[in-house]
Amino acid sequence: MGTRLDIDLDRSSPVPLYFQVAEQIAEAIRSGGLAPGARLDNEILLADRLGLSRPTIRQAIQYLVDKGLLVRKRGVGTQVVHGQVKRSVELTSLYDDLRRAGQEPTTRVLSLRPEPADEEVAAVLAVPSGTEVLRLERVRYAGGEPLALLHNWLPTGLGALTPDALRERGLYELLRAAGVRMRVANQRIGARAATPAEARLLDERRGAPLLTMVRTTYDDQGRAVEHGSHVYRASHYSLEVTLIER
Amino acid sequence: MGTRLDIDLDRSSPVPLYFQVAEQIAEAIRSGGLAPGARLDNEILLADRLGLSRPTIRQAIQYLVDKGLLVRKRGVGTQVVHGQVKRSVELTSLYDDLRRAGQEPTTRVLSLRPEPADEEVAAVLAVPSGTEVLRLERVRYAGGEPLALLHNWLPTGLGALTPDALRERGLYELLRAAGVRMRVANQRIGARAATPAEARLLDERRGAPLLTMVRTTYDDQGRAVEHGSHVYRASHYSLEVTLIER
DNA sequence: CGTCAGTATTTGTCAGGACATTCTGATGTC
DNA sequence: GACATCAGAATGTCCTGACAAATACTGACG
Repeated sequence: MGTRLDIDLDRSSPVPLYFQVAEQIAEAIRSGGLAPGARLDNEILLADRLGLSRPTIRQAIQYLVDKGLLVRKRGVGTQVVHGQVKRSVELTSLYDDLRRAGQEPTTRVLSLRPEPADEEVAAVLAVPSGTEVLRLERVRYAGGEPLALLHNWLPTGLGALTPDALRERGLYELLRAAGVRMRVANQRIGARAATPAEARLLDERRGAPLLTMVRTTYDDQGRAVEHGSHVYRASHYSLEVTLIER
Repeated sequence: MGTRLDIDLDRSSPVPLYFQVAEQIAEAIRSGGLAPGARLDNEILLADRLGLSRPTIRQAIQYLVDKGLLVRKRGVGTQVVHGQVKRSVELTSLYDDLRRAGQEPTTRVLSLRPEPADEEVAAVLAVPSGTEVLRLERVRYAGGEPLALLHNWLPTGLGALTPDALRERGLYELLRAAGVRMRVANQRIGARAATPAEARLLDERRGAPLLTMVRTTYDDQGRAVEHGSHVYRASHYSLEVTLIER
């Protein structure tokens, strides 16, 4: 049964050992070296072969179980899941998604300026009503066609967001680069008909169905770092979510 | 700083100790005994006070961090998150959601019978094309108004699903009661205009925006146990998703 | 030949210890 | 007074060891 798993460990690397193991198992699954349904060697044997302890191996496997790549069963063993999990639960941005799909997204920045927060925005960002917040409005294109109308509010002082930077990269990418560590996001997804203004910007007919998403993202500390209200052309885009129950 | 956390442990219980600890911390957070931003005692002190080892305490805390209730920071400590996380990532069904919101959902079963699977359904359920699968069509009401049109396909032999049972309870609930352990679900969420037939069933105008969801759910073993294609009245319902990044 | 009990295998839980890394705050120096 | 340095505190990683519980297999018995 010993599917030859060649795992190289670098003990001098700052990357934790359990993570090195997890990454290489995940890579073997992605590349097909470990087929769906294949059984992994048992934990003790794996630990022994790699010169690691069982808790370290367990941590690596647990990480992959949480991501939905592996399934464990007491008394049986650990297997690669059958159903192909496309993408794990991630804090994903439209820009990243499009780039991964090879779509070459472009962005037009409609406006980017500080504004006093209204009641609703102040409430979700947990700042006093009337505080200046950065208001951002963009149109996202893919393959030359308009895809979404993006509306964001951010607390001030989160690093330098310039129109130039926003044309070249996604908002999440810029925030991460500025040292913001996003951890939790609440999304509400709905649908409605396009207003005339939206229809014009998105090259749709008036009343065309749009996918709407309202999202608030929190960092490490639970502080709100971004609030967005986006609309997508339903004819050109859909959202994908993978849920994993512990 | 020692917020008095009264944690009772029952070592004779089959419930794991780390889980007992996690549950009681979570309860303290829910009840307000632990306010957002409050710092937990450090792991070593906690372990000492409860007579447990540090790994056990860590496992309990890790469980709550994964659920988005706590935040850890090296060199600092463990805190209760500020942003109120409404609901963790769960395999949730429309029926459960409505009941939790106190809406008293009702269901009308339009059809429930075995049918040969077409290409697409056979592919997602991973059965040979033409195999008999259970096809289920329902209308879900809340507060007397139609809310969604639900369309499901299930492999045969998953327990007795009867129209009567489906009128009284949600599909997920019935599957769980039949011993099905669902673990991973892939959802694709989109929007489109209502067809005349859909508009009639849902009491909407033709062309009204609908929220669409196509979902495949997998069990423990990675076997597909349910495939659904649902449409919701966008004017009456929206989906909520919470994402947590590890 | 079928059923039941026992046994081996494998993951789940828990203990206790050691060192590394990171963040905060205080101390000291220029 | 501002900046750099250092010590303390907390979590992160990793180790060894042990027993419990669930599952699958095997052999004996009816």
